[in-house]
Amino acid sequence: MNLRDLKYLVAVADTHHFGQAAERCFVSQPTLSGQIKKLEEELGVTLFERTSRSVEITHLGDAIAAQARKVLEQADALRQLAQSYQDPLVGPLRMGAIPTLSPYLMPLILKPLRKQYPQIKLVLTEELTETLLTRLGKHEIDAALLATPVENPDFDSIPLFDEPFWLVHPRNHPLSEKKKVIQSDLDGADLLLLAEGHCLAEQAMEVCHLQERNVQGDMADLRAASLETLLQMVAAGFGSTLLPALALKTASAKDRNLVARQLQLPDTFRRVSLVYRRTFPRRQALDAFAGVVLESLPDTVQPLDAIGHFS
Amino acid sequence: MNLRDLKYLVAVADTHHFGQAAERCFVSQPTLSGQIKKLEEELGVTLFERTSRSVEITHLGDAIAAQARKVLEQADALRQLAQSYQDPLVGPLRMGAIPTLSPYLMPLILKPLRKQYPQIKLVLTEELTETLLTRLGKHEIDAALLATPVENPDFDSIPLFDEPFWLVHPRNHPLSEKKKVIQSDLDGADLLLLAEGHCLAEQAMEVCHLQERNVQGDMADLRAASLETLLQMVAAGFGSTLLPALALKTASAKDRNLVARQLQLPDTFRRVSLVYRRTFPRRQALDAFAGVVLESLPDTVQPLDAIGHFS
DNA sequence: TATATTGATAGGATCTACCTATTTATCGTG
DNA sequence: CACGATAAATAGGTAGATCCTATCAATATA
Repeated sequence: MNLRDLKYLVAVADTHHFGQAAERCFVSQPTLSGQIKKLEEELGVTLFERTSRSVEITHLGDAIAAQARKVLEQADALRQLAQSYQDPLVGPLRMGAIPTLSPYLMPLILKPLRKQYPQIKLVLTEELTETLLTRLGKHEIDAALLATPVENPDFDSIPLFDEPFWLVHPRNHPLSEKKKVIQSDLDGADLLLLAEGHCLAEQAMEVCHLQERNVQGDMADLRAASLETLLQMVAAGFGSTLLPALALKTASAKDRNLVARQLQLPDTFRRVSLVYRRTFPRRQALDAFAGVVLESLPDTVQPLDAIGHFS
Repeated sequence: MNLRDLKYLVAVADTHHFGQAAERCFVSQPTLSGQIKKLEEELGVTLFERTSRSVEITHLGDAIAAQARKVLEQADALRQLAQSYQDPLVGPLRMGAIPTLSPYLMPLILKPLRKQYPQIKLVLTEELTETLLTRLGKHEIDAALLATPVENPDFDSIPLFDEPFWLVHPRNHPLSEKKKVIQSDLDGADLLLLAEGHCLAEQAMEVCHLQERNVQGDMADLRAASLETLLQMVAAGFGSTLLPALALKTASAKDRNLVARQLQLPDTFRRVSLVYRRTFPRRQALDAFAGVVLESLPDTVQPLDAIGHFS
């Protein structure tokens, strides 16, 4: 049995005429006659009563033609489904982002994205880097916004921008008086960190030349679950912290007791990129997304030239 | 697109493994890979994300596989529909019968038919010969029980039995005294007839050597719509009538004022046969039906040897 | 009786699905 | 790190399916 055969069957059932049915199916009459005959043999039933002059469908043939229409309808629905997704931009794009980025980046891009690519439907999740990578590998998400380099050879990434770190401390903090902060000011400073698993925590330690052991004891208990918590701790005078640039605007506006300054030291930024499986077939959707991100960034971050990714 | 391709698609979607899917479809792995690839090209979408080591279905592929299952389900339903009707006996048999036969024959055969061929579902209609032949030609019914020979070359018939005519008159009628009725007793007798269109009316006129003009006037007004009415008219003393054998039993039991006797004259019977389109594909069902009729007849009628019809 | 219409049949060309054999890439394992 | 095992893709060739044109047989119509 064959979808084509069913089309032939329905055509004859509709027209009661092999010649016209053949014309409707863009085949010759003998071809159609032959296929109908084969179909009858395969099903083991007689679908039409033929005289040399006319065709009449049998009671059973009528029932089977009705069923054939259902099959063809479902097949058409399948084709339409495929059709509607032929544009790689169409359809859900399941995007993950780390918690230190998502709340500050997403508000910037959602509107421009919807305006430029209304057909892209973002499905957002917010998780730690490791979880995102696992889920990416399991095809549970299509791409992830991360601030760490990709190791897995199954993955590739589109670099988006470099996001500087800012130093945030209370207004009455010792560093408040200094015009410029240098590396030695940071070494072993009273830095408050995010909970383990946040890449930002590790990057902050790196910038400040901290070792894991330095944050044992009191400091360990103080590690925060979110940037918001962290800032409240800073404002309460428990110490200082590093904040990525995009998170800053919200932060300083919130609490006037905070002082924030961009660190002008080497490697005091993180590189944000869009990570995806090499095999992901809708690369254009990712390129579109990346393009919108680049166009929507404030000048507190350095967009990276993404040429070569828009082929 | 092709039902086979959809089977392949579902198999890969189920197994996530081209080799196993191929095995399940009884084809080689390259064959299946090739067909899937063709399907993807035809639909213009990517259904699977392949690495050289594994296969994962895309979001869209999942949706399309689900739709493909629907198509295959409907196709299976079609096959099952055909399967269940492969036995020509199965399914409705739309049978027409003339009014002077149907009420007397059907009660005799319905039970034996159901016992011997429970799979045959009779759909009965009762109409005049001409109407039945028209409907037979329009495929509205599958066969007709008639008492007249077939003229239409599109039709053929299975002779079933010869049904003698009986003469019925009131007990006090002149003919009541005669031991045996001869032809001259009938010529121009006070015969009551069925309404026009009933073959029995014409046959009665023939037997009794009546011409149409003889039944003008009073007699014409008295033509009855049914055998039951006719008998009541006879019982009421309006005249005599001819009754087919099968109708007799019911009739004489009903009214003791009636005298009935079989006519032993030439051509005083009608031949009942099962008429059908030559092209009707379920001949076996008709043969089965005819067989049951022959086995269920009372000995007041002469069954006809139907040998040659049970090939 | 001649002509047109309709479906079936015959014969041959083309296309397609299929197979086996091989290649490429990757994952474990000794 | 080399080796075999595994999985999918590719190449090349074959058998069968599908399609076409041409024709036939039957029948309705003029």
